Amino acid sequence: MKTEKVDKKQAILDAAEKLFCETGYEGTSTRQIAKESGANMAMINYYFGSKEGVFVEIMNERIAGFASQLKIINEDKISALEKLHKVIEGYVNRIMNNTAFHKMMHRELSLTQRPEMYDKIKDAMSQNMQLIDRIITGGIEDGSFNKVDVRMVIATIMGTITNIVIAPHKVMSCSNFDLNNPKDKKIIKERAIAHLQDLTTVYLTTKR
Amino acid sequence: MKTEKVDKKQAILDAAEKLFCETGYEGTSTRQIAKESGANMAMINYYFGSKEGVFVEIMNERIAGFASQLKIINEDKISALEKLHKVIEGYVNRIMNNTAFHKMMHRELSLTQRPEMYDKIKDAMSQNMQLIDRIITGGIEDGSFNKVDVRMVIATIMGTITNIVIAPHKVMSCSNFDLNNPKDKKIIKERAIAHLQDLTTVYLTTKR
DNA sequence: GGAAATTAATCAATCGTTTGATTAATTTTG
DNA sequence: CAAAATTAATCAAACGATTGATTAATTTCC
Repeated sequence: MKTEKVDKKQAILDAAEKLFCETGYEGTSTRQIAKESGANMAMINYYFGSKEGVFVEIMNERIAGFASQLKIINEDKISALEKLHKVIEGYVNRIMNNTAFHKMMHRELSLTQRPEMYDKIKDAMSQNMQLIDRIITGGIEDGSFNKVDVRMVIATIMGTITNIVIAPHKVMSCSNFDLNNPKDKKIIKERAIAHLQDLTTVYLTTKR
Repeated sequence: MKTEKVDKKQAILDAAEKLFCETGYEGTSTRQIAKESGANMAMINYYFGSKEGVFVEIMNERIAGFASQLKIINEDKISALEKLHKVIEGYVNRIMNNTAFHKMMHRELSLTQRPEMYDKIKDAMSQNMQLIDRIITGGIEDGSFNKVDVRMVIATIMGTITNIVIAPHKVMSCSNFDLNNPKDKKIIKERAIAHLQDLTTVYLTTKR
């Protein structure tokens, strides 16, 4: 059959990412990956060397795409508050459009058994964190922001988004609700952005 | 020998909780649990029926202790803001004093493979969430709080704490820093409480 | 034809669980 | 009280199944 010219290598990556997200790294077997991707088991080691090789490849792929998005914002000639609002919008969109992967990343961050992966995720996150840090610190220095605990504010911004992704039932009490449903996701996304922008505006710029 | 009268059953629970927190449920073998607890492997099934039985027992134990702490607060004759501040203080303390378990709980929440456990955690969290919901809603109704997206504010409070626990490096940039170190933990706890209390005060009560 | 891709079959290791036997403690019985 | 019966706790060994990985043979493609 000549009709199906699919890239087995990519099929393995896609299947593995899906399974790792759903059932975790240890909870996913190479046989499951093979079956889900339609590839032979040996193909996994043929292309990636090992199960962990697949995992590392997935993480590297994603993290690479992570880095090159938000940097431009900080160079715009706009106020610190506008920068922060843009970052929030971009951050919420990116995470909410990749909820499964974001869950997996946080799961990996809470484990101590793959230190190299932990450090890799930590470093990737640190870039975003430092960007936000510079924006808020800049705002404080030019007097447009109140003096606040910058790192805690960052934890609040990132934590809020993560919390919505991992425990969406906290936000939407209605039971028939699905973050995978595009319509539901759009609603949550807009609410999250509106909330975080409002919160930061009030907290950072209210004179007191 | 009468000196060492250790409860093997409890020893298994303790060892299992430690290992589950460190390396995850799938990442922990029954042989590890047996070795760590000093019990024979068969004891695990003898007392708990299965590996999952151990896990369920741990979660039930913890969640039971979870529920019965914060309820009293809402009955105090104090303002909504004071109630909220008390809840924040209690919540931060409880989570920061059980960081390993809290990590494990969130990890479990991000997996789809043990639905009963997911529901159990969700329900346990919902109790706390509803308490905070009532406090904030009450404050809005009596005019002392601004009209806000209540569920999003809750996500912010809980998300901030979780974020600090799972990714403490975001808060403390210094590398030689450990949440297990009581002195460091105390500092972080106080910063987290101060930040969240300040944040909620400004956001909920600033006239605008 | 030969390199790359793919396959079925197989490997040792480890998984969670079960077994049958043994010891220690408790209860029952005469 | 003491012998007998019962129960609970513990153990080493083994179970079948599954794990990630590898082999050697075959097919595909340029």
